[in-house]
Amino acid sequence: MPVITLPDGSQRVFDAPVSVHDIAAAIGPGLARVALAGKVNGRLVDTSRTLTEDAEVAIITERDPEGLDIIRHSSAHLLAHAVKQLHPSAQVTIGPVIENGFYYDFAFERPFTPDDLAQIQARMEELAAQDIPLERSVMPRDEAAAFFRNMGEEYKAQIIADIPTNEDISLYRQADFIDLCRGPHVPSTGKLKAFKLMKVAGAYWRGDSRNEMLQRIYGTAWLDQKALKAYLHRLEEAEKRDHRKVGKALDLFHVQEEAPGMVFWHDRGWRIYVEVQNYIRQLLREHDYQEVHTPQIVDRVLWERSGHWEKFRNDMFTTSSENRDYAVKPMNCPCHIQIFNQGLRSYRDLPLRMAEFGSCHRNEPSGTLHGLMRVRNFVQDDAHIFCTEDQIQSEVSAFMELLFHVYADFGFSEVQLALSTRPPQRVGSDAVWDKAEQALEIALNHSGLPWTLKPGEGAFYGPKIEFVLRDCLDRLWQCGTIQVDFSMPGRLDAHYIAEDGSRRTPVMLHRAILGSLERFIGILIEQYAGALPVWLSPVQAVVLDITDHQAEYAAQLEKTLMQQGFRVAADLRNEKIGFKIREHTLQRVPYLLVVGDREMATETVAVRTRTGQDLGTMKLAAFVDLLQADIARRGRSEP
RNA sequence: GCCGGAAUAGCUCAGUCGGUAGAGCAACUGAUUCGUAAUUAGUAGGUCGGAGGUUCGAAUCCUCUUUCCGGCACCA
Repeated sequence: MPVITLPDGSQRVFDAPVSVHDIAAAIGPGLARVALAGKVNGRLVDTSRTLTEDAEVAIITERDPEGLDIIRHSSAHLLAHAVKQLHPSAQVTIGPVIENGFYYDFAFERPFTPDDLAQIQARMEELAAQDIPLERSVMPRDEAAAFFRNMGEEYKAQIIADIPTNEDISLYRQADFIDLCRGPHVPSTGKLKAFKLMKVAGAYWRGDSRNEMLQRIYGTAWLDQKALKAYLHRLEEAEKRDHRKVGKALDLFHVQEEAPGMVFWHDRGWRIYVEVQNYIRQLLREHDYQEVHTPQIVDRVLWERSGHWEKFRNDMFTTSSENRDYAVKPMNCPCHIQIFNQGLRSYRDLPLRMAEFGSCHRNEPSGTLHGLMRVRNFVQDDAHIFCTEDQIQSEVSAFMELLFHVYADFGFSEVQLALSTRPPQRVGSDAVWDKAEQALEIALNHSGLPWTLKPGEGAFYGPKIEFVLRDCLDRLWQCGTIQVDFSMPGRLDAHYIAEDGSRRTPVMLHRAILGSLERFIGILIEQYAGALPVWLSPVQAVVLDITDHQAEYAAQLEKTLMQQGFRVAADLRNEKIGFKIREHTLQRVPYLLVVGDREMATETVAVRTRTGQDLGTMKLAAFVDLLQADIARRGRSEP
């Protein structure tokens, strides 16, 4: 006699075991029709699940966030079903839900082609139209392993071996297709109404590059065709923001075959770069950082002592001269320690904050290069803080405060934070790790923002916080970071004299706010779709004359503004004003100053924005005020 | 690095079955002096990423290679 408590607190009593579907039907036939799954005492189950005891039950429909995930999960099964029908020799492996969709990994003797994808999509649509019921069953693990092995599904047998022994092995069957799965799933394939296969890609079995490569088919799935179309449209729009496209259109930078992963910055792009760099440079001065500059190539022995040679030898560019081997520096820290080591340091010198915009080279694997986001030559807003263990906490907090100030100035509010803690293999005592991890955690909590824990993901030399931004296609890129390092100062003989006169090794904090300037600018370009805030715009205003008659006046305006430190240009070409406006608007110039005979006569400018807004006619001084206010606001919507 | 795809004029792209390489925009020359997102006429522009091969003949087919794109692994 199960008593079922519904989310609104009401109770229903059944005189026999009931299924989730029955409960939905008892509430209303409409609900039974749209039920995708049930939530029983907080656990998601199929609508076919029979309840024999009292329980709290919620019916999951497409209105619930879990509903869409279930649809996506079942879509992955539908994909596998279609693939197995069309290509019986393909082996199925795993098919999870991901953001916006799902994928399924197959082992197959030949690559899937775009044509295959179209066929598979068509078969999936047929199978969905047949509204095939999904049936769950439970099997003892040995029997299940043998069952899949008999079907030639070696991967499934391996997965079963990894399922904890106290868990049931559940199978889902839809017509002639049976898959191992925890579930839950939609009651029948007819619930899958809007899905599209997106792309094929290679993926290693179990995510390990030592294993064989499988073929992964990605798909997206939504509640209805409208949502699917909206998603595809969103993707198209996002592609237009791609920094590689925008960078070419706005003449910011290029890369070419002779220097893979290294950027040729053009005048317009370099203006952004310099502005960003100078902004950080000024801020670091205000926050009591030194700025230094160290050599580009350094003798291999230094990298051997720092430990980089052993671990990253293949990822470093090398050169040699006069019987000496050098490495092009992949990071600045060993050089900073060399500066720290000049002369005798006192505890009174700590914390000592040393910054450098050092150009670093890393021979990143060829497959990883990606526009400005992943390059082989980059500059970070890098700094190292030499401090005592007791100073870690306050330094990390101060750093995070500075970081959020900077991100706000650039207009970023959506930042993902993660704390990576001690890995199994590490240096330093547990007590010191405790202190460092705690310091980072306190600073994170102090920020008031959500963060995730990545246990065991820290570097061997210390824990770290990562600050991650998204690109226009929702890919994640680490920008800022702060890492505690207990190892390198000791390896490179850094010391200071403590209050009691003893020699001590300082702790080093590696930290960057923007991370690679290249990457950060790439993300900026996408964030603003090329229409950068005025303080970063390569060209902040263009003066346009309507006819040659105002050319001299226009050139004078350009000169005056330039002398006041603004980035301006004059367009005196013999073209119609509409043509010039179009060109500079497409170039995302924030302000267009149109001057004709009227403006020349009254010594004014007619101001138009890149969004097409007409700000009217004003004296140059008034425009300068407006421009200055805009620049001062940086990327913030409020001053 | 691994799996798959791509590379044609400065840019964006078309090019059928292997049969003399095309468009729009940009550039250049001229006309036009114009009031808020494209004035107009003409001219020029290419060893089809590179190397080899098949063929009477290759942008097109094959092999190798470089780079880029999408994933995967990696990211001090």
